[in-house]
Amino acid sequence: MNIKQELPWDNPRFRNWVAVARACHVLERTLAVKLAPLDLKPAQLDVLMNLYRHPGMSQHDLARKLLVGRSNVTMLLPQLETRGLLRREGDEKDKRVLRLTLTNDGEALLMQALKIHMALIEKAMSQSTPDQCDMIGEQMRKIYEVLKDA
Amino acid sequence: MNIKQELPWDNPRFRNWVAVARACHVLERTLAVKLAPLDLKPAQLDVLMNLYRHPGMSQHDLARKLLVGRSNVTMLLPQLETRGLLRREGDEKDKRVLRLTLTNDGEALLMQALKIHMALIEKAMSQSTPDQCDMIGEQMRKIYEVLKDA
DNA sequence: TGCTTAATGTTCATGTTTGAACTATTATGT
DNA sequence: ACATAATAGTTCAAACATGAACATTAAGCA
Repeated sequence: MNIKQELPWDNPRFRNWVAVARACHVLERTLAVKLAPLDLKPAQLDVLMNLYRHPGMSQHDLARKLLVGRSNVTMLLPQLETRGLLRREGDEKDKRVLRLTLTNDGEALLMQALKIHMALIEKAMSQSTPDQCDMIGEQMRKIYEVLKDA
Repeated sequence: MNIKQELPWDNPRFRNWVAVARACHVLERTLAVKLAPLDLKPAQLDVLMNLYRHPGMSQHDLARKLLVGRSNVTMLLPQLETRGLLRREGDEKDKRVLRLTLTNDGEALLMQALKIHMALIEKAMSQSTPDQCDMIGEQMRKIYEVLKDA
C-alpha cells in the first residue's frame, strides 16, 4: 500500500485555489504598504468601509461582517475612536449594544483610502475581461455561501 | 465639489474582489478548524507542503515561497523540528544556509493533512466547472505576477 | 590579498488576532 | 414572576507576524 495518495498538485482545483490564496495574500500585503501614508491598516479600512455602508451597526454585526472575533473589534475600535474617525453610542432600547457611526473625518479619510484601494484593485483586475471578472466574483460568492457555516 | 467620488461599491471589479477576499478568508478559517485534530496550523501545513515539493530548500527560499518574512520562518520551524517532522542541516558549501527536509513522520502527517485540505477545496470549488476553475486560476496567477514586486 | 558589500539566519520589541472567562443586559420558559 | 438561557461587549493571556538590528559567512573588487 502506497502512502502517497493522488497528490493534490495533480488536481486542477487544488492548484487553482493555491493561486487564489497567493493572489489574496500579495494584494493584502501591497495594500498595507500603500495605506501606510494614511496611517491606516487594511483591517481598519475594513472597519471604515463597513460603517460607511451600514451606519449605526453594532460591534457584533461588524465582527460578523469582518469574519473576525468580537474581541478583535473591541481592540480595533479605540484606535479609530481616539483619532476621531468614528463614534460609539449606546443604543436606547437595548443597553447592551453600542451603535457605530463614522464621523466626517472618518468619512473623509475613508474616501482617501478608497482611492488607493480602488487603484490597486483596478491594477490587479484589469487583466480580466468584465465577463471573467463577474464570473470570478460569482464563484467566490458561492464558495463563501458553502463554507460560511461549515 | 463633492467629496464622494465614484463609489467603489458601484464598481464591479471592486465588488468582485471583495468576494475573492471573503472566500479566501473563510476557507482559511475553516481549514484551521479542520486541521486542529492534527495539531497543525495552516501556516505549518504550508511549510510541510513546500518542503515536500522542494526538498533541501533554504529558509530564505521557503520564506519567499510563503510570502512571509525570514524571521517568521525562524519562529515557525522549531515547533515542527521538535515534533520530528523536519530536519535542518547546514549546507556544506555555504555555511550560512540551512537545508530543510521532511522526515518520514513529517511526510506521513502531511499526507493526512492534505486529505483534509483537498476535501475542503473540493467542497469549495466543486461549484465551478473545470473551465471556470482553470480560468480563475489563470487570472489569479496574473494578479500575482502583476503585484509580486510592486 | 584585504576591504567592502551582500546574503542567511537569529533575536528582540512591537503590534495584532484569538479564544476563554467575565460582567451586564435582555429573552425565554415554566 | 422568577429562574434559566442567550446575547453584547470587555478583559486578559497566549499565539502569531512583522521589521529592525545583529552575527556570521560569502562574494566582489581594488
